[in-house]
Amino acid sequence: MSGHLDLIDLKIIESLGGNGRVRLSELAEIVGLSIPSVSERLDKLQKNGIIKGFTTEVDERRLGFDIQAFIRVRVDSSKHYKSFMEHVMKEDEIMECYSVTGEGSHIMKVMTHNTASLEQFLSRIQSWPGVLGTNTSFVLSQLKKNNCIGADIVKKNLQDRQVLLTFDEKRSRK
Amino acid sequence: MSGHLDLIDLKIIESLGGNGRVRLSELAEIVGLSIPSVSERLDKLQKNGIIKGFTTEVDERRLGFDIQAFIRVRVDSSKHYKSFMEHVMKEDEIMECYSVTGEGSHIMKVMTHNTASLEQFLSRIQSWPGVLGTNTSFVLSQLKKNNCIGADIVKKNLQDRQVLLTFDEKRSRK
DNA sequence: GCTGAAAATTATATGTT
DNA sequence: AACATATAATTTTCAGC
Repeated sequence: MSGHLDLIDLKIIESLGGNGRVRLSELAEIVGLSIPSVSERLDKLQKNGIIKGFTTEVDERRLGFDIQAFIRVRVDSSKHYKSFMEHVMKEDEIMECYSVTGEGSHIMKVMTHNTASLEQFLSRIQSWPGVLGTNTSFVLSQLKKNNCIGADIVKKNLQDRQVLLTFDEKRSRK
Repeated sequence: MSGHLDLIDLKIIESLGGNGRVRLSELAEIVGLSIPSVSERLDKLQKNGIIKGFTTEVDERRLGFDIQAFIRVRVDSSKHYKSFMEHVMKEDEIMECYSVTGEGSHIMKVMTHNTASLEQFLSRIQSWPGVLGTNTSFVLSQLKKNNCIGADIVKKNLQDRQVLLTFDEKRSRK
């Protein structure tokens, strides 16, 4: 069986993006449905993986992590992919890591305490097998951070394509 | 008046990072305090800005945004900073934007529908006053994404420095 | 700053259209 | 799919330590 997303689902997603802890009662108010209906839709959105989870935005600087940086890494990934991945997972200071095209094979967002701890981190990375080089850009300030794509742009995209987003549900026996 | 963060606060933050919708009752269980105590601590963490908010992780690809890219932009920011900022805010496809050191003055994370919409986006950016050039890296896959710094590493940092993180509270009259 | 217990609110389960 | 109702769970409030 398959379902499709409608504007109400997009509104639910958008509201939850703005405040992941909104109450069902408030969501119901926003989208104009009853609480059980909203609850059911939310369950489906989670079960189908469109909503992956809920999280909390923390001011990391207030926790003593003054330095944020984007680090491009060139990895000889054909041979050392697995060990690179393991190292990335183990390093708590690597908040995000992506495989990318362009200069360097990976880009990671790192948070660390000060320049000394960054220096230690960089020398650690450079000792990993397959790491050919790094290129660090310090984050000076954050101009924008959206948690979630807005309902409007999703809706616009859908209209442009004149399609409905569909998702798979667990198939139930006939 | 000022307060300081203790290990219980860090555990609360970490739990909320893993699941932004955990119940107070569950949090109370985790940290070993009563529900009202946890509720009070959570309020303070929010009021003091250490917790900036709650949000939802969405699988954007499922919403029709197949392409993710990091785009470095060189901006003549001394003259055109304000107008650049305004353009960045208006573009829904720019999910994040940072002022950085290194090649290019800014790095942004962009989500868009397909290569055609990316091409349109890039030509739009390049028409903004002060934009001297762009450099696009496609995201092939996400290896890691942490929502929140772990309590362990925060604690370790604190121990290394032998300090307590302090925060300001609203001053109450003597 | 923490707790227990009452009060208010919110979420879940069930049956109906 | 959505709803109303009933029931269960959770959160908030507040007095007391």
